[in-house]
Amino acid sequence: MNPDVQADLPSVEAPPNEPGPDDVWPLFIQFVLSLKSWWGSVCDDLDITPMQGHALRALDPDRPIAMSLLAESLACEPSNVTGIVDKLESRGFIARQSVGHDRRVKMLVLTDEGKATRTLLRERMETTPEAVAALPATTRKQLATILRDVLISRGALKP
Amino acid sequence: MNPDVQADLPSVEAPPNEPGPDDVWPLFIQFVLSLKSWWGSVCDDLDITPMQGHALRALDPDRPIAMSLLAESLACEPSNVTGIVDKLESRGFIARQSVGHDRRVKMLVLTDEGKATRTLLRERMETTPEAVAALPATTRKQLATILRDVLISRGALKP
DNA sequence: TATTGTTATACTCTATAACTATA
DNA sequence: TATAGTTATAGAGTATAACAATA
Repeated sequence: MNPDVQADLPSVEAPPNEPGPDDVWPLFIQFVLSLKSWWGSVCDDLDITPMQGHALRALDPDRPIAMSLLAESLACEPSNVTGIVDKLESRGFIARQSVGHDRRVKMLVLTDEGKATRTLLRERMETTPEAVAALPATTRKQLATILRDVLISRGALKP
Repeated sequence: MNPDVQADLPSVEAPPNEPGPDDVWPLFIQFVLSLKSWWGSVCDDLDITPMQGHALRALDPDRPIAMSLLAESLACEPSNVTGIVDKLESRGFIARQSVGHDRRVKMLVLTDEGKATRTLLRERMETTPEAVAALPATTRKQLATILRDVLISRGALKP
């Protein structure tokens, strides 16, 4: 990844079109772009790729989940998950397990090392953007409500 | 891109770890992931790749901008911008122009066709997420203020 | 027949490094 | 020497299609 970015949020030039006072959607888009570099640098520190990081983050430390569910969480095709899981498995972070009732399904479990790395990742992920953490609790709560409503209303999050 | 996703926001399985009531940052991360598929499908409709779409969006219809500035807007290395611009140029969407005072710099201008496609893109980009558009104007304004403050506070947006 | 995961393939995205042409 | 953009390269991310094993 780009090593020049700040550890918490990358410095991105403002786009040519300054957003208007109520132009909230373009702000979201730009926010997403700025997060791309940030996430890359967070994962870089743990020597994993961005998608490996997302997988590690999405896995449940207490409960195995199926490959197909991970594919949905990562919003990509199952064929790609195979490669991502392969690499995490070769690093010793996760393991594939079979379940008795359906031998087609492979469940993914985090190893102890995987859990430790996942904890590091989530710590950095949650503590890094000071600008968000510094928001007043009420504002953060408002923001969470809005984001959750948006995700739920489109079926991207279960109520 | 994945053709199964909805036109406005993809249906993504909730992650194994349900976010808490004030767990705003994980919500942002998930939001980013859900936008990835959405942006891909928006660009698919216009027969451009996601990064070509971002470039088209970042370009100024009224004013040429330098390659280097586009690289910053896209949060990627200048070497990659060459290829992205090449493709947009071969599609007839943009053109490289030289400026007199420094012949190393190449300025990017949108062609009429590029402007038209950019307009289509921005229309879909802005109108698509009904969940955001449906928010009360005051809430949208609050949200815009929060996002802008976060971006500005980290130098990702000029005040 | 349908589904889960894999393999094979082609393309896009990405950073690094070496290069050119300017300054 | 330094900078703007290009080329070359290697690796990561992505969707599609064909496949094996299982249901």
